[in-house]
Amino acid sequence: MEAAFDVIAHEGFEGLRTRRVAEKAGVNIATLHYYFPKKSVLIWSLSEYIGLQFLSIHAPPVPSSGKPGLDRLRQEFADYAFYNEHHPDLMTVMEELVLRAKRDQAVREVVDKMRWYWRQGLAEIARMGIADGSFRSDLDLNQVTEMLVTIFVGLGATRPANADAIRESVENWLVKPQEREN
Amino acid sequence: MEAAFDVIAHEGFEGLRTRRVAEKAGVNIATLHYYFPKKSVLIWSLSEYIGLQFLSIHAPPVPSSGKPGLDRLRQEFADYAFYNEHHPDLMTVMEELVLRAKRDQAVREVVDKMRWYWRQGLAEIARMGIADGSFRSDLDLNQVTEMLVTIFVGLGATRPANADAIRESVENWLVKPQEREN
Amino acid sequence: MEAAFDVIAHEGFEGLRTRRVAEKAGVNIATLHYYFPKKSVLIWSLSEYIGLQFLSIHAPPVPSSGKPGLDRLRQEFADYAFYNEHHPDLMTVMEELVLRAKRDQAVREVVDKMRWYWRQGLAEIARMGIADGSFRSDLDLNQVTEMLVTIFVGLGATRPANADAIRESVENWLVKPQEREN
Amino acid sequence: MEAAFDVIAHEGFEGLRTRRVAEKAGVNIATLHYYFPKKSVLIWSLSEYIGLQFLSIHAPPVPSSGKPGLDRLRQEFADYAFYNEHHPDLMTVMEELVLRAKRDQAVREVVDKMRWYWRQGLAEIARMGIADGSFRSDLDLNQVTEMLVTIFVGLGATRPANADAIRESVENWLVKPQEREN
DNA sequence: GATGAATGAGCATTCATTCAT
DNA sequence: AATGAATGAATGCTCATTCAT
Repeated sequence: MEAAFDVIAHEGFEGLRTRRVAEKAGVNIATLHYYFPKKSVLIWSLSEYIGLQFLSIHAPPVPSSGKPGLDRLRQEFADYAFYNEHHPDLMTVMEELVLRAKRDQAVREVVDKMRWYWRQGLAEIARMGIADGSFRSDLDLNQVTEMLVTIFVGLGATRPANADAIRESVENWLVKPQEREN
Repeated sequence: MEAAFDVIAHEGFEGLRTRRVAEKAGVNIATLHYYFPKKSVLIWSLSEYIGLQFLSIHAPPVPSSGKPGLDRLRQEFADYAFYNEHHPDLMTVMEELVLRAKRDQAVREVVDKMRWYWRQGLAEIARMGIADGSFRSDLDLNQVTEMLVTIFVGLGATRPANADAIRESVENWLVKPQEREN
Repeated sequence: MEAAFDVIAHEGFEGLRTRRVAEKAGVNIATLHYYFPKKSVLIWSLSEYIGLQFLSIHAPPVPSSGKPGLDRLRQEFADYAFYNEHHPDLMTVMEELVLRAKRDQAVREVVDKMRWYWRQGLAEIARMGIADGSFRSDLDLNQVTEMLVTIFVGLGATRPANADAIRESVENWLVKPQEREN
Repeated sequence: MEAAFDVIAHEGFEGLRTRRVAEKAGVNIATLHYYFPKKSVLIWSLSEYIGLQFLSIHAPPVPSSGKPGLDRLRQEFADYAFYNEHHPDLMTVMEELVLRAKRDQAVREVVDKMRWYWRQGLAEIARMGIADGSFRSDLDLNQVTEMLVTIFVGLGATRPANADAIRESVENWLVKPQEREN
């Protein structure tokens, strides 16, 4: 998995060769095919592996503001910055997977599952923020969720240096005026 | 160009074969190489072609609100919806190009140029909106531009049906309360 | 090696195709590339193979005249005649290699090594002939060696039928009058 | 012709491409094929052209010894040295032609014709040398001719620096003792 | 005479996959 | 569980040749 991950991070799916993966993993090409009978199986396995990566890797907890919704929003931004800084390859490979998902049913299923769980997390943030009073009460739940999804996806194309300014903009938009000093 | 475009839209760069492009274009493989001596030249040419597509394809003009900044913001959303509805392949190929740009210097130069012009356009929207009084006057120009960039990139991952909700959210955030009824 | 040898003997390097070699060897083209990753490796290997051929193939020993120098000179002519009669392809391929050596560094190194050993052999003949009294004592060692090199190379362009007349001329020139009756 | 000559001199027949010749000659590839409908015609024409080169290029006349046979022998060596020093490409291309003649009937005919004329010249030298008393009278005409052919062919493989030593050896062998001081 | 455009056939090389051991 | 050897089917690219203009 790690070998395949590295190859895709640096060469893309376009440059993914089973021989290269086997070589990086230090095994014979036939051994690789013993565990992954088809290249497609290797790719599918990798997409599952990437999903686990996102579940297990997180930024250190952000300091609590006392409002769980706001905290989780900030944690989400912190995670994003953490991935970008310490695991840039993870982001690259994820982008490759998303693109491949358009043409690869097996990958699409895994990616859709990842998206669904991630979207649930963002919806939960919106719900909590509105419930605990850290977000403005005039906001529509679905609209906020959709906006958060859009912004986090879009963050991939902004320079990392700007991510914090985006967070600020989002907080300015979402958070009640009296909560902003936290 | 059209043949290469189609192949990449449906198979990705991963599935781009010169033979397939020649076949789709109805010419001999040698003829293809007569015009594009190397596959890399074909890809570079395609990236230029995509740039021209984005320059020449636009949604019908949105009804004017009297405020140029707000109008251009809405036109941008309209364009985006137009691409998604009538030219989904253009979006897909653009995503492929962006990913490829990471590893392909020639493509990167073209993509960066496209990004730069596009970003200038969004910056111009922010500037006009603040200048003509349609946007809130307490907004920071760079922060707004960055936010717009992020949101438009992120739109690619939202279901098209939600694009209008996003537009509304953005307008709620950017536009002065007294302008919102337009 | 034998397949490549045959192809070059009949078609020259100009007509050397990896597919043809694989076909003659009765293996798949991919198998050929498994053992010779590049055509240039195949050619280099062949040049080493040719060198070994010349080391292992010789005419039956000539009857001894009692003078080792004269004997080895005659053996050299006999070998030459033997190559021409029983291994004409070996001569042809060697000529191809010599010509190719002009433009191919790897082949040049092998050919130069072969030439060096062969020249050493001719120098040894000259040395022995003068030392054992079969050759005229007024001869210059280097001059004789150079002349022998020239003649043996030139033999390739004479009709084989004349090779023996050349040998006679050379002996008339090199050998002491009183030794000629042997 | 000059363009083709240059290409073969530097790349061999193996590297002869009609496009390259056309480019060097400053004409379109189709124009080249207008004059030389087939590559084989170009090669055949080149072989004729090479023949003419050898007929028209010669070293400056050597100082006369008074003996025409000896003079012509020396002229032959001088020509050889002249080709090697001032027209090395001519020698290279000739070697290429000789090798190709083995497999190319049309080229073989031209090369054989050249060889025949050249051999006649060497036979004439032998005849004149014996007739005018500069060569030893005990020599057999055919044997001398054959030997001269062999030596001149072999000269191609000796370092040019040694050519003069070879000439000396040949004169020592051919020329009457009392004529040697000239 | 000259040429831009086109092409059939081919070329070295690659790659996922298989299989006997 | 592992691997060396083998292969069918490509893949990007080349080249001599043709032909309408």
